[in-house]
Amino acid sequence: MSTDSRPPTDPTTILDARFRAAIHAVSALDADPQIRLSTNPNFGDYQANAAMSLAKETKGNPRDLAGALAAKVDLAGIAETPVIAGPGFLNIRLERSFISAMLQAMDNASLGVEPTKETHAAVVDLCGVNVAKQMHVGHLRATIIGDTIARVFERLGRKVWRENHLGDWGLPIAMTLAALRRSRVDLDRLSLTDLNDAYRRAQLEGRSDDAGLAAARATGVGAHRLAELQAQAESAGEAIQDAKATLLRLQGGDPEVVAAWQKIIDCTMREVYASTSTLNAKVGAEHNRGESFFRDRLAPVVEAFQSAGLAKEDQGAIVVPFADRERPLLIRKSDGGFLYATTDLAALRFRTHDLDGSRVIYVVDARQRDHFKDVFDAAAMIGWDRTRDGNKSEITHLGFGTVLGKDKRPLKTRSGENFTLKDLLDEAMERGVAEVTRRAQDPNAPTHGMRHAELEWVGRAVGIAAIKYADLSNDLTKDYVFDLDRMVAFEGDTGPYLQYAHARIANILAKAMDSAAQIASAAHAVHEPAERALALHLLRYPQMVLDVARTLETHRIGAYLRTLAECFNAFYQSCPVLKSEDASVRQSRLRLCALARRVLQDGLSLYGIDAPERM
RNA sequence: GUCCCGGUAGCUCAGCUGGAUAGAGCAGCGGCCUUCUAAGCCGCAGGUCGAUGGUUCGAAUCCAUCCCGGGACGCCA
Repeated sequence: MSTDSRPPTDPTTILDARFRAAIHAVSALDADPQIRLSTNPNFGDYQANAAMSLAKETKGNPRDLAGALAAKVDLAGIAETPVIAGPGFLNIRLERSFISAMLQAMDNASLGVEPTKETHAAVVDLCGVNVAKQMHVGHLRATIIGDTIARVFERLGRKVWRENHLGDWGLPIAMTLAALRRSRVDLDRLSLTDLNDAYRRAQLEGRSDDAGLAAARATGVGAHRLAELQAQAESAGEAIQDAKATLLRLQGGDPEVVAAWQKIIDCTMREVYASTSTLNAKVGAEHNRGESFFRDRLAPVVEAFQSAGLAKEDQGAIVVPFADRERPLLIRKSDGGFLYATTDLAALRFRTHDLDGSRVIYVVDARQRDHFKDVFDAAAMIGWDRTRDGNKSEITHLGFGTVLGKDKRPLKTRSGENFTLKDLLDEAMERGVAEVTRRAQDPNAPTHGMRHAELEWVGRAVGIAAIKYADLSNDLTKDYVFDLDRMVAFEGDTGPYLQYAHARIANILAKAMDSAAQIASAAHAVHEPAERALALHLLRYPQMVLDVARTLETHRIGAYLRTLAECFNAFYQSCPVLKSEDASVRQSRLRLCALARRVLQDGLSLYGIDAPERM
């Protein structure tokens, strides 16, 4: 894959090339030199680990081989002669001039991140809200993880489609519509809470308890209870009939029903956009492509599978069987209706073919793993896993874990409801504003005397950063414990810690009073260990972005930024900038600060986290 | 029953896809603000990496078998 072109400003790239050449010269093999960061700064900056595995292949002595490589490798102007250690490690210490040169090369508009050559699009399925339902913590993940993945691809210069696959079609929506029409509420004055209640009422009404009825008969409960259950089943039947009739009118384009349908979508989406805007996630109306969009593409999906001989009838339904597993994929019900698998197949073909996506990513709850495996395999069988020009697409279900409460159970309110996303965000922002306001009381605080509106903006940014960082900086596939108290402690490994480091840098740069041009004209130089550590870490930024694009592991961004903030804070502690005695030291440190600030801000922007100048 | 995903410090989590003495953050203990923001920095303490075998120079990482927890399994999405 071409995504693995290495950043020219990363020392690893140069070391890899030089050692590869040395290996070839010594053994005539083209092998991975296994350049890694040093595990211990006392050993050096990098290490080459290839000698051991290479010696195994050639049945040679690893230390002898390491010695031969050290003698052969050309590191003039790059690093000192590598030192052999242990069973055959080669420890590498870069020359200061080389680090400065790499910094200089990286310190450009793109921060060393080179635009990708891939011209096909990346498609990210994110957010995934259902019409008439409030967003809850699960949507938090689907939204911000998807947004971050999209931002990473955009950062690499790729065409990105954010696809909000709304649940806006089918019987559940019709049931809600029917229930609302029966209760004659004014759809123009509908709040999302009303709508959500109607949705749940409709679900309850529609739940025909046939199983319960049968069980009741079998166990011989009293006549009264039996009659009650029967009545419930009958009214459920009526509600279903009403819903089915409404669905028919909706599908038939009945203007009145369609207008009502549009209104409940608008009502739902108003709050969705409010939340995505609060979250600083780029999800808007232009990204909507819901189930209704694919309604005319469902029958052709089934037909395509049938005519390709990939589908068969089973108990009246149409299924796609797989060679390697028992469970088939159901694509048409015995009553002729379609299922979400049918819609997903239509959407997948749309994404690879119509949107020309060579990378299609579904940011959806991990519990749907089996479902997506089936859909992806079925799509591959019929050849829908290809772009318009026939390129094979990489299709991934990025399944995220469940958000848990402190009791390690899925996060619920005391009454057993899902937490609404809005409440969660409101509370986080409230805590952020309270904290920022409290600190601004201190006359020595940089935020002292700041305008109220600005203080609020900073506080909200802090609260949102806390939530987003806590989510995105963990391994996505695992469940995680949502503990607001810990998140808004704003100490240690948190979003605000990163913002704080950024504000400190911004403060130095503001107090320096040097123009950007003045700073940019200074020479990069690294002398102190803290400067060196910071510089080396900055050079890793472009590779980190590539790694995230490849693995979709958003927590790499968080880990990188946390280390960056740590490096900077250590530098801040031991290396005075404005108070340094030497003018050229002041200038080079100022330049290092400016670069660190831009990388930190750029990295935070991949998470969609704002970086205030003061806090 | 079949399949999938987890198990690392008291708690919450990393561990760069096989490398050197397993790392952070909270919580605990001890230092550092007349000096660029203490939302910070420095240090101490804390571990049979679920268990047992195996693969090899080398395993938290790969393989096998168990134990524990969670999840998914045809006409909902």
